[in-house]
Amino acid sequence: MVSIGSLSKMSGVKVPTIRYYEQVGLLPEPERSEGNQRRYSSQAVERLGFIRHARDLGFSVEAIRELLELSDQPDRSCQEATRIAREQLFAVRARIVKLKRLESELDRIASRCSADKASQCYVLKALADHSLCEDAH
Amino acid sequence: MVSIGSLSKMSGVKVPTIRYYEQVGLLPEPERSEGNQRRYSSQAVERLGFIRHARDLGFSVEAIRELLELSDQPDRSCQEATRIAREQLFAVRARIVKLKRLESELDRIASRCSADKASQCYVLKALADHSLCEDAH
DNA sequence: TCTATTCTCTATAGCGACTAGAGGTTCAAG
DNA sequence: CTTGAACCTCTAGTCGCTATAGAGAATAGA
Repeated sequence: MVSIGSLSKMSGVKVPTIRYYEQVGLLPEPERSEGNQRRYSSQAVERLGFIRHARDLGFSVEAIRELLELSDQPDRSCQEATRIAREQLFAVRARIVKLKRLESELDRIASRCSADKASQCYVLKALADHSLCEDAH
Repeated sequence: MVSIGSLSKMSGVKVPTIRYYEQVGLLPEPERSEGNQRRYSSQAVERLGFIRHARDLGFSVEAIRELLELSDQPDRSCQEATRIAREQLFAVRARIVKLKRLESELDRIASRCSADKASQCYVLKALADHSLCEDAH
């Protein structure tokens, strides 16, 4: 049984974040020491590892809740899990597409300014005048 | 002089958002009608266009504040503006890199699961076991 | 002119996923 | 037994809006 601080070090998740995960129901309420401090079992360590990994992959807390529920019920179909993962994949792809458009526009704007003064600055002009924009978002 | 609703339609920025921009100091306090309603000049229309465009490009409100300050002082050097734009460019690139790593990892995880039951699901296994992860984040 | 509808006003609360702080208590090492 | 680090709860703040409520103002049609 480990303290919240040890769990934090083991998992790389900050102490207040662990308490937050408990609060929103991703982690069950742990046992307590006599002095009311949290004491975690190795199961809790694993569960937090799962959460951390999923967060790293960009899953929302809501999605993680579903995934955890599934992994708590080993007999259920895993189609749900695959669906959630695929949805996340598509969301990530969509964000990449959007960011790439931003990137090229920003690159164009930032690299094209050769003025000294703000009054001639291409960056500022481009922001002020939407028609200087390459593609319509 | 136009109302907040007209300004909203012209700019594509929602009415509460316009009031929010005023509240956080991106837009100056406009004149008021006799009945205390906001009335905007064409300058304000332009300024909101600038803000909208910058937000579309992902600049933070704080960055926009700086950019607006610069464009209010035409004699100042535009290096600042270029620096802000470049920072934003680099931030966008960093996010793209990170998302691409996520994408390939998610793709790998989601496409590799051929199990029926949650207990054998590769998605859930991969989330539970960090060592199944391709690259270390 | 009256009324109905639409617009606008302020103020407040909520979102997601934490993070920071205050003020007090417990634990473990020396 | 003392000390100080780690822990506790609770509240409020972050960002960039968005939503809601209840009230007053403006405008179009009859």
